Amino acid sequence: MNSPLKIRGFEVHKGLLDSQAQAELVSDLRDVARAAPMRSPVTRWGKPMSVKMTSAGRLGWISDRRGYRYEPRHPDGMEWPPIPSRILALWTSVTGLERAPDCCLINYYGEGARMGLHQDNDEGDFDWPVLSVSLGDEGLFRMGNVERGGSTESVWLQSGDVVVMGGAARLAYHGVDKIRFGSSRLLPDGGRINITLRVVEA
DNA sequence: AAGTTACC
DNA sequence: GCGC
Repeated sequence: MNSPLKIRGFEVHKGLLDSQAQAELVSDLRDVARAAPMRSPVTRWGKPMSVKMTSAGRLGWISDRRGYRYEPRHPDGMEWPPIPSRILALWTSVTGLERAPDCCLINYYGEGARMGLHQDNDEGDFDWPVLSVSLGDEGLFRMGNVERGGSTESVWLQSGDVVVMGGAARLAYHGVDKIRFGSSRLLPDGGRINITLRVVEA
């Protein structure tokens, strides 16, 4: 009866975005990726992650041999593109917050890509919720606890689903175990996109 | 380890 | 196939 998915502050809004809204977001994200190319960052141990990522907003999340952090520039040196207005509007409508997110992290999962269980803890203030949008292929999302270990629970996220992690769920471990490559027709070449919106600075 | 692999 |  202590299921992680029941953690206060964890919300899954199934099917929040219709197919037109999804297609519009994909178009916006293509513009971002054209200005700030997707990369597979390496971890502190030099291993590239299977996910490709880029960011929009004042700050982008990066990883390299120095660790994880937010930076105002893409590794290639350009500033991150602004967060597309439709994405900001989604943040506002779902969270109801006046404060805008600083970072829109865009993760692309190709065939076989995964994301290990982790906490979002590189931000300066954990009181703000994290909002996550799934686009394209279905992904098996796993939710753990605020401490490592313990029970976990999984849910298949589909294109158009929106997840909010706030309150007790804000620092809970979470990850993506696998995607069903080719399960959606939203992206012509397959794969899953996840958008993560975060307030980074206190 | 925001990692990978192995094993049930 | 999936949880760990």
